[in-house]
Amino acid sequence: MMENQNNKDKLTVPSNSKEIIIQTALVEFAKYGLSGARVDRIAKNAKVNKAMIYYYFSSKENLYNEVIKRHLVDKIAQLRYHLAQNDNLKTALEGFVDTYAKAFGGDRNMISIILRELAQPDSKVVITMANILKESGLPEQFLKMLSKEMENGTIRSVNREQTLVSFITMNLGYYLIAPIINQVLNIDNRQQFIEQRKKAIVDLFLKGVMV
Amino acid sequence: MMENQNNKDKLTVPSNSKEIIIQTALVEFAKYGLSGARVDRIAKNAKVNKAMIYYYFSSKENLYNEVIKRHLVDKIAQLRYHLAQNDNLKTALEGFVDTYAKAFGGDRNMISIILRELAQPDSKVVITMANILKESGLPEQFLKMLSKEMENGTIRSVNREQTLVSFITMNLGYYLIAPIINQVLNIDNRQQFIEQRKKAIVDLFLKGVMV
Amino acid sequence: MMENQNNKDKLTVPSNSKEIIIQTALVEFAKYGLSGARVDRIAKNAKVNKAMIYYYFSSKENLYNEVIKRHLVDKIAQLRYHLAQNDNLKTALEGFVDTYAKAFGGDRNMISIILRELAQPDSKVVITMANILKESGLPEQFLKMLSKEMENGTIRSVNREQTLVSFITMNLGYYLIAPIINQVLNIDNRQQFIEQRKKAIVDLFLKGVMV
Amino acid sequence: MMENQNNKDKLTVPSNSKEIIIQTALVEFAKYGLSGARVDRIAKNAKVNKAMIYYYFSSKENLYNEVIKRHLVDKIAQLRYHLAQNDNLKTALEGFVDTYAKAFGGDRNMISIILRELAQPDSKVVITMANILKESGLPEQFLKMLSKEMENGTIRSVNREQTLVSFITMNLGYYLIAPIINQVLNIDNRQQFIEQRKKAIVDLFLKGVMV
DNA sequence: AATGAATGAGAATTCATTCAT
DNA sequence: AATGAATGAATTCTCATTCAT
Repeated sequence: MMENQNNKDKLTVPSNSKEIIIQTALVEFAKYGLSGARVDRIAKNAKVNKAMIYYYFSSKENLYNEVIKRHLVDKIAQLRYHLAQNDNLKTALEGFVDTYAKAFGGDRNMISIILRELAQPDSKVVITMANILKESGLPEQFLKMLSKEMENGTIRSVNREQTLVSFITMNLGYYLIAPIINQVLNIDNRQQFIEQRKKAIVDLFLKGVMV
Repeated sequence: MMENQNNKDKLTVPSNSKEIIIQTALVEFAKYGLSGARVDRIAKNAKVNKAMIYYYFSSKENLYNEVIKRHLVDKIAQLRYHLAQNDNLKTALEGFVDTYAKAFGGDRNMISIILRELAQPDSKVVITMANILKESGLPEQFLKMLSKEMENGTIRSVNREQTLVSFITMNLGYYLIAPIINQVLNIDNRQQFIEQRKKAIVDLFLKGVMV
Repeated sequence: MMENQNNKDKLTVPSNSKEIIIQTALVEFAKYGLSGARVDRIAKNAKVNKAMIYYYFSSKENLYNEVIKRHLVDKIAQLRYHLAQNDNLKTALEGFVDTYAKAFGGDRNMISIILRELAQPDSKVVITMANILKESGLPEQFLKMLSKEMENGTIRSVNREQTLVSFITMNLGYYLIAPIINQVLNIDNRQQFIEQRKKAIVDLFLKGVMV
Repeated sequence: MMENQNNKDKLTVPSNSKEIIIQTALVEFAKYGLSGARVDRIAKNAKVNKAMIYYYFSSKENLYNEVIKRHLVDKIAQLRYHLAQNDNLKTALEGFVDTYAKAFGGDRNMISIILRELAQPDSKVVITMANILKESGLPEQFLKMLSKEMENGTIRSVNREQTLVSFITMNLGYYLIAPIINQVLNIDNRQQFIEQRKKAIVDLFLKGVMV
C-alpha cells in the first residue's frame, strides 16, 4: 500500500533528467549541429551520466530528432495558436507578422537548427516541416484571403503564390539572416528593430497590393 | 582573371589536383558541413590521395576556408559586376533582383554553406561576409537611392533600413528556404518560378513604396 | 525430486521469478554464450526487473554457473537413471545409446553451452563435467564390461579405451555436429533419423567388436 | 623510373600487418569467441595500431569472417588434397582417417571456432561449412564407395547414411570432445593416442561393416 | 521483492593528421 | 607530387552492476 502510494507520488515527480537532456541538447545542436555536437558535452552540461542519454534516447541522432520534434511541435503550436482571425486584411496581416516575431524572434536555437537542415537538400526535417505547414492550412488560408480580397476589389490582381512567398520571406528572412543584417546596418537594439520591422512589413505589403 | 592567366601561362602545367579538391570539397562541405565533412570522402571523390589534401591545404579547416574564399569571392564579384546602373528606380531594382537570381538561383552549394554559417552565432565567415558587403557599398548605395527618390518625391516616406531589409529578404529569402517553399507550393518548374519571382518582387516593392 | 516437493509444499508460494530467470538465461547463454549474453535481454525476456537478477544471482557469471549446475545435474541424473542394467552386451549398449538420445536429442540448449565450453581450453565447466563423468563410474563400468566380454570370449581383443571413445563419439558426436550433418544429408525428419541412428550405432559397434 | 622500380620492389614485400592481424585474431577468437574477443587485445598482441584493424577489416565481425574464410579454406584444401585414392576399402579408410587427424589433430584454434559456431543454431559459418563439404563431393564419394562394396558383396548391407555419420563422428568426435576424453581417460600423450585412434577407427569400422 | 534511474569502466569505431618511401 | 600505411586522440555506444525508494 505504502509502496503504491509511493509510486503514485513518484509519478507526479518523474525523473527530470530526460527533460534536462533535451533542453541541453537543443543548445548543443544549435551551436554545433548534429555532427559537431558532442554527447560528452551534453552530458556534462546537463549534469547527467552520459549513459543516461543512451538510456533515454538510444543514440545521438535519435536525441536530435527528439529535440526537433519537441521544439518544432512547440513552434507549430505557437503558429496555430496565434493564427490570425480574419477580421480585415490589415489586422490579419498584423496577426501573422506578430506570430512570426513571437515564434522566431526570441529563442535563436531552433532557427540555427532549421538553418542547418535547410542546408541539406533532402533533409527529412525540412520535408516534415513543409508537410506540417501544408497540413496546418496556413498557406492555403493566406492564399484564400488574397483571392477573396481580389474578388472584393480590395486589392489589385497579383500572383498569389509569389505574394505569399514575398510575405513569408519578408517575415522569416530577417530572422534567418539577422547576423548579417545586424552587422551591416549596425543594429544594436534588436528588439526595437523587430518592432519596427513588424510595422514596416505590413506597411510595405499593404501598399504593395493595394489597387 | 590574372589568376587564370597565370595558370595558363605556366608551361610546366601543374597537376590540377588542387582545383579538383576545391570543387569536390565545396560539394562535401555543402552536404555535410565542416564538422560532418570527411577528408577521406573528399579524397575519394576527388580521386586523389588523402595526403595530397594535406600537402596542398594543411588541414581540413584550412581547406574549408579556401573553398569559401574562392566561391565567396566569385559570388561577390558577380554581385559587383552586375551592380545596377542607376538609370531609374525600376531598372535599378530589376538589376538587383537579377543579380540575386544569378548569384543564388543556380548552384546551391554556397547557399548551403552560408546557411550553416548563419546557424553559428559568431561565425567568422558571416562576419567576413557582412564586412565584404558593407565595404562593397551596395547597401549604402541602395539606401542613398531611396533617399534620393524620397527627396524627389518619387517614392513615399519610408523607413529606409527596413525597406532595404524587405528588399533583401524578398530576394535572398526565397533562395534560403526554397526547399520548404517548393514543397509547400508544389513547385516543380524552379526556373519558371524564379522568373516569376523576379517580376513579383519588383512589382510588389515598387507599388509598396510609391506615393 | 525432493526439490520439486519442497517447492510445492511451501504454502507461502515464493515468486517463481528465480526459476523463470534460470530458464530464460539458459536460452540466452545457449544462443550467445557467456560473454555474448545480455543481462538486459534476460530480464526483458523473463519479464523481471534487471535488478532482480542481481538480487538472486549477484552476477552474470554466477547466474551462468547456476544455469549450468541446474541443467548439467539434470543431464547427469538422466544418464545415471537410465544407466543400463548389465543383462547382456546388446541390451546394455541399447540402454546407453538410448540414454544419450534422451539426454542430448531433445533440448539443444545445453548442447550449445557445452559446445562453447569445449571451445575453451581450460574451461572449468569442462573439467567439472569430466570429473562428474569420471566419478559417475560410467566409463569405468563400460571398460569393465568390455574386459569381461573379452575374457568370456564374447568379443575380440580390442583397445578398450579407443573402443570406449568410439562408442561415445558415435553417440555424442552426432548431437554435436547435427547442424552440419542434417544439412549435408538433407535430413528433415530429425526424430526418425535419431531412431535409425540408435540402431545403427549398436549394430555397427556390436559387429565391430565381435570375434 | 626509380619510383616505378621502387613500387615494384614494394609489391614483393607488401605490408604484412594484415597477415599478422589475421593470425593474431585467430588465436583471440579461438580463445574468447567473437563477442569475447577484444580488438584492443588483438592490436596489442599483433603490435599494430588498433585503427589499422579497421583500416584493413572495417569491423570486428568482418575480421572474424576473414579469419574463418582464410583458415577454413586452408582446412578444406587439406581435406581435398589428402583425399583418399580408392584403391581398396581399407586404404581408402586409412586415407580418410589420416586426413581428419591432419586437419584437426594439430592446431586447435579452428576447432574452437567451429565449436562455438556449432553452438549457434543458424550460424552462417556452419551453413557455409556444410555447403563446402557437400560441394566437395566427399560425402557422396564415401556413400558411393559403400554402395559399390555392398554390390560387390565385400561388405554387408548397412544404412549408408548412418554408416557415414558413424565414421565421421568417430573421427571428428574425438577432436571435438578431446578436453573431456583426455581428462576422463587420463591421456597425457596426445599424439600417441591419436595414432592409436586412427588404427582403432579403421579396425572397428571395417569389422563392423564386414559380411 | 520490485522498480526505474544511475554509474563507471570499458569497447568498438572514427577520423584528422602524419610518415616513409 | 603521390601513395599506402600508420598514429593517437577522440567519440559514440555498451553493459555489468548498483542505488534509492
